[in-house]
Amino acid sequence: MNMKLKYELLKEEKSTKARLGKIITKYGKYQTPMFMPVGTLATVKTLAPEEIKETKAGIILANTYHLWLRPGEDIVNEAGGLHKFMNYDGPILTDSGGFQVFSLANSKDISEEGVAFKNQLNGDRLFLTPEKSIEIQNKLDSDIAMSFDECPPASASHDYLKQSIERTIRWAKRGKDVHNNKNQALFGIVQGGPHEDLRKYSATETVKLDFDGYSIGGVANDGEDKEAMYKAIDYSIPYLPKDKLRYLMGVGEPIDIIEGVIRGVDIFDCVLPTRLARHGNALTKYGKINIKNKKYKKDFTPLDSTCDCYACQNYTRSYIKHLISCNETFGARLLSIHNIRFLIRLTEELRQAIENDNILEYKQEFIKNYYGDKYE
RNA sequence: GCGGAAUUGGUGAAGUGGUUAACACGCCGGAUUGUGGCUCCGGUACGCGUGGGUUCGAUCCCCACAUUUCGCC
Repeated sequence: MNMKLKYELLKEEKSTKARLGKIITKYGKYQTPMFMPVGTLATVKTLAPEEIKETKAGIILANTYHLWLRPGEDIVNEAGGLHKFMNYDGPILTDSGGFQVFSLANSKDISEEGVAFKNQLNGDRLFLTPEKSIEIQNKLDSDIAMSFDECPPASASHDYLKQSIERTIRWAKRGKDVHNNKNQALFGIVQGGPHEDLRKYSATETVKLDFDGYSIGGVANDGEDKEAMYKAIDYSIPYLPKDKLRYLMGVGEPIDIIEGVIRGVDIFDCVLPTRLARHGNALTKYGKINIKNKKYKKDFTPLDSTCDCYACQNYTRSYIKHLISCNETFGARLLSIHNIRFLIRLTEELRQAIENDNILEYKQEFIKNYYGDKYE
């Protein structure tokens, strides 16, 4: 089937910028706001595709840079594309490798042409360009491709960020010019750190290039405080068209998803639920818990008694603590299922709150439960 | 019965006659926001088998005892 993903705005919440929307894909229709689990290496770590589906996830992520290194885009292409390769019949978004320009900072060199990396696996020298990133994503055959951007730390100087976003805009255009997968949407990325003028400039110029959707990047990557992150969103959103999907990259924590939705963001992705899971943490209505803590040794209740996930329906904290303590992967799998389902339920509730026009009340209620007295 | 060796935290162990007894594992906590890493960061023996002695000072030297272990009869 020949079909590029479409977005439809359904409703705006009365007192905030929160919006309810619909994404139509060849795999089905999904509502936004939505949380997208991350599956960097064509697998949401520890989960089978059936288990991903069971969390009610829609779009999932994979990563261009990592799949380029292993197994290589040609192999994925020969397998029939990412969906067939990993047996996932839902929408997939590929990140461009831009974030790796940031996260693999000690082994890279940025120039106008692109980014020279040192392959962390074998020391090979690699060169990724905007054109190459798009070409790889074309071959991976994801449903949404991301422009190749530089993702500088929020703490970088205004001067540096200015020249960085200008280059990122040139890179976005170069990528768009070679993009030729008719079934694949292509998104542009707004950068600019915490600065109002830079966000405005980046958003305006990126929108001029006319992408299928826009994302806000460079956020939550530098230990910057939450206010700086919320400002980055506030400074970007007004310049993005209402009829296109808005994606806040790499976020995040439950409270940040709520704040993002209130500010007009539609989709989010984050490694947090799966990483927390592997490290023995569970997100619950009453806050994050570390299942390794002694106090759960004889706790025969579910991770979160308000949760409908497979882990909470069938297993106790005591058992999951035992698994994590023994380093059994089934523990990480149960926690991953739970944490992903937790964030997806959060977005389900946010959609309902938008529908009911009471999202600010929902936020207060959430904070009261999640943080108790600890919220400043 | 005789002779030798050993005895340090929950475990495996380093170590020195003189400030806070190394390290690892475990245990107890914490971190984690477009995922290189079951990762990272803290805390965790007021005491070095027991009792004496030598010394200004002993976990480290000496003696006795206990326990463990090896060899011999």
